[in-house]
Amino acid sequence: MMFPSTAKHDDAFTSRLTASQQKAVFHRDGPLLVIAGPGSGKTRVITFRIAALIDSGVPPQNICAITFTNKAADEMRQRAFAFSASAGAHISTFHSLCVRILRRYSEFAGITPNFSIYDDSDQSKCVKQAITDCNLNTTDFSPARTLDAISTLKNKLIDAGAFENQADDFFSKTLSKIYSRYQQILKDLNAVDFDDLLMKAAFLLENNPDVRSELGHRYKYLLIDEYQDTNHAQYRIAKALASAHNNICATGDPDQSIYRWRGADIRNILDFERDWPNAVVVRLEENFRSAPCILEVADRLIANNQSRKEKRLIATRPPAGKVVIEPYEDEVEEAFGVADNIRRLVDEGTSLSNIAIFYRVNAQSRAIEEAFIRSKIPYQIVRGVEFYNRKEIRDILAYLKVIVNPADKVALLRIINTPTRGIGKTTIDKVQDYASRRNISLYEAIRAVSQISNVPQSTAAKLTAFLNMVEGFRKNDSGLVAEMVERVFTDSGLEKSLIAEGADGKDAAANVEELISAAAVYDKQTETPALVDYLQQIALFSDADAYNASVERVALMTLHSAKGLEFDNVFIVGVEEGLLPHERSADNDDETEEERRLFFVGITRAKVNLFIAFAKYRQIRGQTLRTIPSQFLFELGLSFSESAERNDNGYLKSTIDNRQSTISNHQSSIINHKLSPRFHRGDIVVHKKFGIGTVKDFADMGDNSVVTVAFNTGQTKSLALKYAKLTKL
DNA sequence: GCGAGTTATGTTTTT
DNA sequence: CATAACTCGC
Repeated sequence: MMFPSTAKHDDAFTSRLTASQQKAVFHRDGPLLVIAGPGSGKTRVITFRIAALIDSGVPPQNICAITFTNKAADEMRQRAFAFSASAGAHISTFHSLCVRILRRYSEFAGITPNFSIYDDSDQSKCVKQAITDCNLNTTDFSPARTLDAISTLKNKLIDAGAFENQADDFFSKTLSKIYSRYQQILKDLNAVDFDDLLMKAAFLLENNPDVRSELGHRYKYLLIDEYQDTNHAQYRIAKALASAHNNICATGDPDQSIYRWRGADIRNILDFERDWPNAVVVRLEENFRSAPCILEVADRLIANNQSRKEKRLIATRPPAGKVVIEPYEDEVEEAFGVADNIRRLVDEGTSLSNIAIFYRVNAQSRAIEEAFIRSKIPYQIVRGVEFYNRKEIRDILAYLKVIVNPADKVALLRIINTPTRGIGKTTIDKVQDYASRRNISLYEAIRAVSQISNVPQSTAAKLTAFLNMVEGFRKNDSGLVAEMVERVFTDSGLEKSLIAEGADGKDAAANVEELISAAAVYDKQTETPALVDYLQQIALFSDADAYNASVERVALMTLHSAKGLEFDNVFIVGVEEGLLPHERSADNDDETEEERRLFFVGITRAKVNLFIAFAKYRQIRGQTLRTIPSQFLFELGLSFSESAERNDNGYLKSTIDNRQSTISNHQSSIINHKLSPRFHRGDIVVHKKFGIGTVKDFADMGDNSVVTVAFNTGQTKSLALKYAKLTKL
């Protein structure tokens, strides 16, 4: 079979497949694992594989591909469709697939199909309630930490009942009580949290052989991208789905695992061959994305991770571009430095859409934004969920949630007096009290307000008017979301109250208009649009989904959101101790290694030029603090420390006017090639900084040789030979 | 019941 | 520092 070369697609997709890629693409039945470094075409292999399966006669609806983000799913869908009639193939994230399964087989999961999906703030309200219900206070049991603990349990598929059985100490027993209560609250509200989606789907599949077999036959081929970041629940779901046929194909890179904190279990990919006997393993080691100098620093950095199988990144692109480390005085200087570099790139003819800025924490975007506004550089902040977190948007969505799922008390409490309609705390308390005594939902209690003795007639009338309004919305639901949002906006009085607010309200109203437009797009693109489906879809939106590659703007995003993307020019800012690696991972080697992988992911997004920046001082929580350059900078094998020292001595002036001199000093950190000597195990060596040590290992890679030395100080370091300044004793 | 003003509190990454 | 939560006077 041949893929059309005449197609009008981007080069990456029309260029030839390598022998290894072909092996993966045309593999027919049975388990397949594609272990591949960054820029090696993993996602491309999955996309082509979908096309190849269809070409060989597999009906599209028998294919299920799982991606990491909705955005990635959209792209894969489009590309697969360009090469084959793939319409009907299921391509989505794990979470979306679970929503689909839970909606279809809801009765097996103990919920109704109109369930609400709760985000952190909704979850937080429920867990606070659970803590209070257990006669505990939220100072002893912090809601955030409790939720974290519950989330970890759910990701391991330990439900409240199972945890109760294994809880043996005081803390676990208390946590177990909160966990049970929390689940009961969610059940009463017909709501699930993100982790429930996975846990409930996993249990549903495992406990119902009929459902499992039905879905196994529906999805005869299962393909999973970014497998290194799957958690235990996702692993069990995959296992259950593929158990009927073993046609599971996973692609991933252990070096790019960056979601351990969210329950991702790297063992899933490491143990794939054990879990799936006879698995065919294909390794893709060639990198088609980045210039050799970028791969060199990436390779050297990741070599510092101890718990890692060595993997090569073989450059295929011709030498080009550069890697630069730039020291700055503070975050403002850093931001203007980035802006200056961008201006220079633009002068050279670079398109703004080929430039991205990555940072560790979202708060770092502010300084960059301010500099870009002042420098008139168009940018987009890739933060998809932010829009949906705006007060006015959450208000509208709460109305929609109540319309779809009246049991959703969190949403109901949000809108019952928004905009204000004279239903205050005392009234709500009375109705809630009645509801809990009768064991009915708050919504039902409002319906029965005339029965509640201590609610005055005038207040009861207000409640009834509110109820009638919501009922009116429910009766007039055509399924078209835009229509409903518009009706809710006007009829609820939200529009009126926003207009009354003045300028701020005007902005808010404009946001609602934007929501209406987005909903109209959904209505248009969806075969059978429905409010339930819309709400469940937008609940699963991620930051990365907001990235728009087609606009002429510089992209600003976190390192986590950068996963799966690539840009000609990449800036990584704030590479300092405490930020990258983040302080929260300081005393834990595993977490430090994950931070290193995160940096690795960022670096390997760059195709041509990579700019790494750090600041000497940084404002953190209002205080200006002296920083220390990240340990990772030393591991890149660039002679940046020299320029940093010079920086320390005040050699580099920190005003924008002097940026020219700053840049020329950076020349010293641009990689240049020279021959390096060879070392052997046992050689005694001297290092300028670490002193005397013994060579433990020598990876002979010519120019890129890496030598591992156990220094007498007790630390063992892997050093890039050509920069390490090692001398044999 | 409402909203302005004050006080506490919490700070990573995200499906 | 920034926002959420809370208090208190109207």
